Amino acid sequence: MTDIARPTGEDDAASRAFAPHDHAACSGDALAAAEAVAAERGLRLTPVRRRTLEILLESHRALGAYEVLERLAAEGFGRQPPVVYRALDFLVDNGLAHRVRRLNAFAACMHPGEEHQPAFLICRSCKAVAEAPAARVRAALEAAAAEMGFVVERASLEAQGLCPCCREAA
Amino acid sequence: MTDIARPTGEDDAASRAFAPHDHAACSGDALAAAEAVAAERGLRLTPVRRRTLEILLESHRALGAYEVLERLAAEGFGRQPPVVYRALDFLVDNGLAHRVRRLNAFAACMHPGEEHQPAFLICRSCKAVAEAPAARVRAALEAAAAEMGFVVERASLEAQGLCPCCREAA
DNA sequence: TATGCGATGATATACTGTAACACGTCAAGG
DNA sequence: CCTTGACGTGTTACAGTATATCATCGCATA
Repeated sequence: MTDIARPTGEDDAASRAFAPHDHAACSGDALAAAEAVAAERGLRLTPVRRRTLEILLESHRALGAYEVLERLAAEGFGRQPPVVYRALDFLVDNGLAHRVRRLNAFAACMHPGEEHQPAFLICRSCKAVAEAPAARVRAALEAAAAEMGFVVERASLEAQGLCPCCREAA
Repeated sequence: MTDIARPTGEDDAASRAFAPHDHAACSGDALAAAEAVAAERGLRLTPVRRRTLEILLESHRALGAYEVLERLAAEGFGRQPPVVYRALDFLVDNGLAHRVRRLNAFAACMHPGEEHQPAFLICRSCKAVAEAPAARVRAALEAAAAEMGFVVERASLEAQGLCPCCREAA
């Protein structure tokens, strides 16, 4: 069972989404990690796919598929929905992005490669989305499900609320 | 902190969705409870709203809005999307039904009135949806969020997997 | 009776997601 | 070399989900 209290470095990394930070480095790191993962697994991070990931990485928000599509179209890629859905599906399937169901939207994964199924924290004020380590939450959910004889295979854990910055501002 | 281990009666009630049971009584109870809640709070459980709830109560599945709409239309109510969305919004806002985001669908609440924010267990085989007590899951999520300075206001907790019946059958 | 509120009816439209087919590239194997 | 097949992309068309807006109606109350 992983821990909620984690090494400070990691913890800082996890909460960066909710604080001012060197975002060029932040998104650069994530992109590099994604490239490493792709290389390692023999995945083809083609131009559309890579650009889609970059677009998601530009902010810590979740973007609607059509929001991404507009950007892609403006840059000379196809203008049709399947273009972006295929790219997003690829990224999600390979753990390079996440789908946020509550928002019908997609967010870049900030820790590609590291096996994880995070919970999502969505700030209702600034719309930032962060991944929180969710091992314990999943364990609790599995326990509750087990009480009813149910076996959990996948779960979405999504919280909406106020991030530290916005809370302070209010 | 509420408990996962609950009085047996309640626990049976919670897991009924996943087992053969007297569904007429089951849905009747839920409808009666909903009516009690409405009366108590001065809510108007109008014909469309009531019928919408009854339709949801017919099964332990989550129904898409348009699935419900077809039924309503066939029974002489309006055939336009707003008809069903307004009814569903009313039910959800007042805790008489739940929205299952993972399915873009809606399910009747089996415990209206009892303050609760359940986790949903969705069987991928028989499509049944049950509510699981989620106090501990929420507590774990809030703890994980607090680590990052995030304050949770609402959360969706939805698990997909195999219910006891389908697991046995397999 | 006048007024206002909540519920409903109806039209139109926006947003989200997928099926299916055509085309191109590139690598593997004959 | 050239065929074949896998994969990625482009495109058309459509299916499914959700909302904005305006009009109407009934009913409670001032």
